[in-house]
Amino acid sequence: MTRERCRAGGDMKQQMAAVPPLVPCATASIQPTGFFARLNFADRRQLMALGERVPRGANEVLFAQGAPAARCFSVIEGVVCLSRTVGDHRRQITSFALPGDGLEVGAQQRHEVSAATIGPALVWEIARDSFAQFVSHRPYVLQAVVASVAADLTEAHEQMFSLGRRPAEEKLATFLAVWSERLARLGRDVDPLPLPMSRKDIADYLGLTVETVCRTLAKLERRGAIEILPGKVRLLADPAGLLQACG
Amino acid sequence: MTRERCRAGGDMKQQMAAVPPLVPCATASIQPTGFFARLNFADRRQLMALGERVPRGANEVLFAQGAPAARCFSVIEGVVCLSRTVGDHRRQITSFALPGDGLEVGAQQRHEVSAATIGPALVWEIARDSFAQFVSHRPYVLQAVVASVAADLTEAHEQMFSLGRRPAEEKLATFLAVWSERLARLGRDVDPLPLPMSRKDIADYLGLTVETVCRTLAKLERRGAIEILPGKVRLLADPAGLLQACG
DNA sequence: CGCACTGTTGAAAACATTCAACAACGGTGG
DNA sequence: CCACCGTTGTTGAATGTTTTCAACAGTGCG
Repeated sequence: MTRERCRAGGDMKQQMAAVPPLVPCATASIQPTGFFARLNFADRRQLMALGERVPRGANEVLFAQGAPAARCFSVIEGVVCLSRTVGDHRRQITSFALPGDGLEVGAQQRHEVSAATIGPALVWEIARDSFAQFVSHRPYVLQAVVASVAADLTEAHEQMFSLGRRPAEEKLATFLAVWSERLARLGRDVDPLPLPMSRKDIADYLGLTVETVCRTLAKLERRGAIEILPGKVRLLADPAGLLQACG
Repeated sequence: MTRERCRAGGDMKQQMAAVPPLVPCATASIQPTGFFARLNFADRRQLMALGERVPRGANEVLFAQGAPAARCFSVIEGVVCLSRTVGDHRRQITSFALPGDGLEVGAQQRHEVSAATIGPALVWEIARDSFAQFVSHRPYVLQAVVASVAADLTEAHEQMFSLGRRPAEEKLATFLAVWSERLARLGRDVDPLPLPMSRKDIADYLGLTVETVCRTLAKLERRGAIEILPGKVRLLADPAGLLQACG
């Protein structure tokens, strides 16, 4: 619970490599997805000014499940992991948020998930009151909120399919393919593909155990579909072929 | 795909019993959840008048995954099943919509899920253009849309946890407990608890096979936690006890 | 009455987890 | 600087759960 320790330092370096330059907000328009990408330039600038950019260390908790949703967030740099925990030992990661993604922009009373950084990150934060006031003057921004939350919902539905209807091998393959596509859309180098999250994180995202994740990755490697590197993976088949390679 | 056949007639009778009187819209305020419950009386009346009430038979498709989202919907009576299908044989049901629940009120371009009735239903439908126009005059209604989609997202997150982190027995127990609570909130008689959906539907909702659903229900019955009736289930332990009964 | 379907149960097989051990790695403290 | 230590990652073997394949009962319908 209070375990906010850093992962091994080596990982941090890997993550810094995986998340190289701090991209200024103005270039955020590269990404077609994410809450901020849905705002026009002027609104984005003004809204950005109302909040603050907070540098965060590795494994820092941004907010906890059940806590009052007093602020909302957007990732500027790094990766934020959203998860839902029950009984302290079962965790389901609902998504990995990347730069441009808004966190809890549609939240009502309380946070329904927890958020924690994976490696160092830069996060934009704003008081919910300020956010609400900004939006109240610009009704059309609410459209962006709707679109953003609707996109989150679609992503959740896709993940529900993976969780319920895919065998481990296919879960991993889809995960790698989707992750690669998301990073590529942000203009990142995906060859090799950085995997800043731990095996446990991947397991908790896919509804598997750490061991199964390891074994399945090894199996994909033996099959020649991927190459496992420390903190990274090289996809040897294109995303489509990767999925095909396992049924 | 074109299989839109009715389920066995006996089930239909059961469903009519499970979904007894056509509740007029004015009484929809009983439910604290759902899109329509978030509107005030006047707005609800006016909006309702802009769409139409369409009676639907059993297993009718309201809209299909991938189709343009030309209309949005709300369930007035009956149960609508939202699902996501891949390759024609793997289906993941994302949710069972009950009276008051809005369908695709936050949709953008295309439907990301399919919707089909379970048993006879009464559905309110409106062209997306009309809906958008109505909302554009009443910015605060967009808040209701945000709240509604955010609630769907929370529900999806809960379901993701069930799919990824619960064994079959617990999946069934949670499902029964939640379903019972939802029906109770609508003022329905939940003793015995109507189960209008087929075993296959339950399986596709929980990420299991039909056989596992049967076996697990039988196991819960042997344990004295439930009593299985045709088309219904009697919960012998309260929801809390039911969950506790399986770990 | 037969047919098609849903629901149920059994047995075998496949899959993922659990338990266990160990390697690799970086950080810390001597 | 190096050895120790905790963590993460990896692999093996046994276990347990779920699926698959199969058979059969019940039901409504033509």
